Amino acid sequence: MNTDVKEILKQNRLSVTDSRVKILSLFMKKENALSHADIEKSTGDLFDRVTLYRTLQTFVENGIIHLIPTTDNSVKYALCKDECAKGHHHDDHVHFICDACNRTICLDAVHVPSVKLPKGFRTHHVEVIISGICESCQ
Amino acid sequence: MNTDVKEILKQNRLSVTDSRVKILSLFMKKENALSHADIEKSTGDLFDRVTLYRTLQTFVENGIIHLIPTTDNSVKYALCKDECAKGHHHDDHVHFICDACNRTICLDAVHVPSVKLPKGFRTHHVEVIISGICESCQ
DNA sequence: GTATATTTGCAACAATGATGCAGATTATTT
DNA sequence: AAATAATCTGCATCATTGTTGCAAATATAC
Repeated sequence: MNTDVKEILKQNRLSVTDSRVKILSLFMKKENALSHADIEKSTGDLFDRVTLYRTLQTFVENGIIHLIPTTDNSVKYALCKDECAKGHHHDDHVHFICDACNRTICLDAVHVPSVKLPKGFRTHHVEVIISGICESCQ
Repeated sequence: MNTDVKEILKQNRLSVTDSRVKILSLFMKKENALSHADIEKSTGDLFDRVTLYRTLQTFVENGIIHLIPTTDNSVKYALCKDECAKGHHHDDHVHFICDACNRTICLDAVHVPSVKLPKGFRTHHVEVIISGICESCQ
């Protein structure tokens, strides 16, 4: 399990350090998206706040995790599927935020629909965020 | 023009104050979404930072403006169309963020597509954010 | 194992957001 | 139109969140 994590880091030419292994493992374990605060809670004082910021930044830059926009001045991070890991990013799935448990879930099976824009607009990326009640909170 | 603004405030049973009129006018003038920082820049020292926070909060609560999620730890606010103003919220249109000029635009004409979720998920709200190049930046 | 490159932690700082409360402004009542 | 009641604003203060420079620690390359 930790070997997987280390492999991912190496594939991205990143030094294998305690903090990176720990943080990436966290994402592997939980299959829902995590906010900065979520991770900070889980890791406690294991490493500095700054390290977490920089680690997340590094992971995003390398396409290991991707950002999910929110309306509450926070950002959620989620693991990218294998296809992204190669550096090219296509997390074209829908994100679901549960109003009850507040989890953010990647619905990998649900692809984003294509949307026709008015003349003159060129689409680069489509992000779909659905809020509602998730399966476990019904 | 200012009368429109005052009418909206009255319709929502809000006191008509200088700051509210000014801020709401700003939204009427620009037809794209504004961040807290954008507004602060426009208004200068006209009123306190705190007043701006509280005003935006009040507007959101009353359905005068709505939130647009972003990936940069900020939130954008945009005017709601007439239908929302009554208190019931249905800003079911697509939001577009231009990678070039960085404007956030409400594409009122483009309705969000319906998305089928896996069993057990109940949809409450669908938010679609498309990034790319806007008409003026081609 | 040593040298080089990278990463971490600390300190300090900047920016952002929240709250209590007194004074000012707006709405309401007569 | 004046007095009262209700609401809003600004200030001070604080909490949280994010950033940067630099020396020490750790990881990689040789």
